[in-house]
Amino acid sequence: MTTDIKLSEFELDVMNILWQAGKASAPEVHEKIKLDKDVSYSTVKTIIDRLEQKVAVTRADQQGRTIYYAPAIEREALSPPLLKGFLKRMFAGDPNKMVAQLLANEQLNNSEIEQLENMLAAHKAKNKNSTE
Amino acid sequence: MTTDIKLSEFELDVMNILWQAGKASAPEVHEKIKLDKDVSYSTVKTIIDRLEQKVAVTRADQQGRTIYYAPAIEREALSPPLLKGFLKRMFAGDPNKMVAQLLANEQLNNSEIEQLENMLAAHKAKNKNSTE
DNA sequence: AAACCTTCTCTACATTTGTAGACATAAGAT
DNA sequence: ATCTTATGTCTACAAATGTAGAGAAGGTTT
Repeated sequence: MTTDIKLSEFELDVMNILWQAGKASAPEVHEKIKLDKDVSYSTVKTIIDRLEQKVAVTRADQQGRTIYYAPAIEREALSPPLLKGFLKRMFAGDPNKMVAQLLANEQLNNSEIEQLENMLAAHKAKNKNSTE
Repeated sequence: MTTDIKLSEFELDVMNILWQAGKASAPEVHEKIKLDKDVSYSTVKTIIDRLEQKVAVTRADQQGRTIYYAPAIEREALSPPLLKGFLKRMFAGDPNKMVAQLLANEQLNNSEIEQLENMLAAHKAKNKNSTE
């Protein structure tokens, strides 16, 4: 279920917009990217083209000659290997270190924390039922 | 307290070895890297040289003509911005999504989970005392 | 002292990534 | 029908990254 496609940071930025929007034209993507950094339309279009080559996006639709692109891979297919690599590289593979830093850096409000607590509880329950 | 140095994946792999070992010579690093992937000594040495240029490592010691390198930046100085970026790119900035995947992919035993629960509890206590 | 081995230094090169301009051309406006 | 504008296509290039060989030279062994 996981892919071994490798995307660059910029490519991921674009994927995020598509994951978020469902689909979007190059000019639309450009506009959203510009909110974060000042790059030309060409630049964004090039990235989209590369994503197309990597089969990470597809042409979903066309209106006039405007092409609408949609993600061809899901975030969930991409993130596990990346998360694993990141964890290994930045936190010596220790998930707790990572969560610690997450807590220290992102301020979560109590309801978010409680949500996490619920996840943990659920997980603990699951552990009990499996012979590990 | 955070740096804006940018390290590549390979560079991070080397940093990890140094963070772990405290200090190490290029041949030593090479040996450890080889456990994971088959690269030549030259390659590893080049990466170390680049890390030196980026002032991410320093020459800590020398025995004969063998140089011992030590990290010049701490993991903790490097990870916050990277974690933030990664979180944004892979999980739309939502820490809970990230933890969810962490739980789904890394199998944590109950004591690790309890450790996390403690962290959360501590954090909730802290939230109470701050006017957000 | 000579030969050998290990580690360093320097140089090189292919690939990936970020970046963008020039130009073509299909739609839309007058 | 013509002009204008928005998009797309193609080409290019600098910087970063992964990779490694050739050769120098300091230590070590005999």
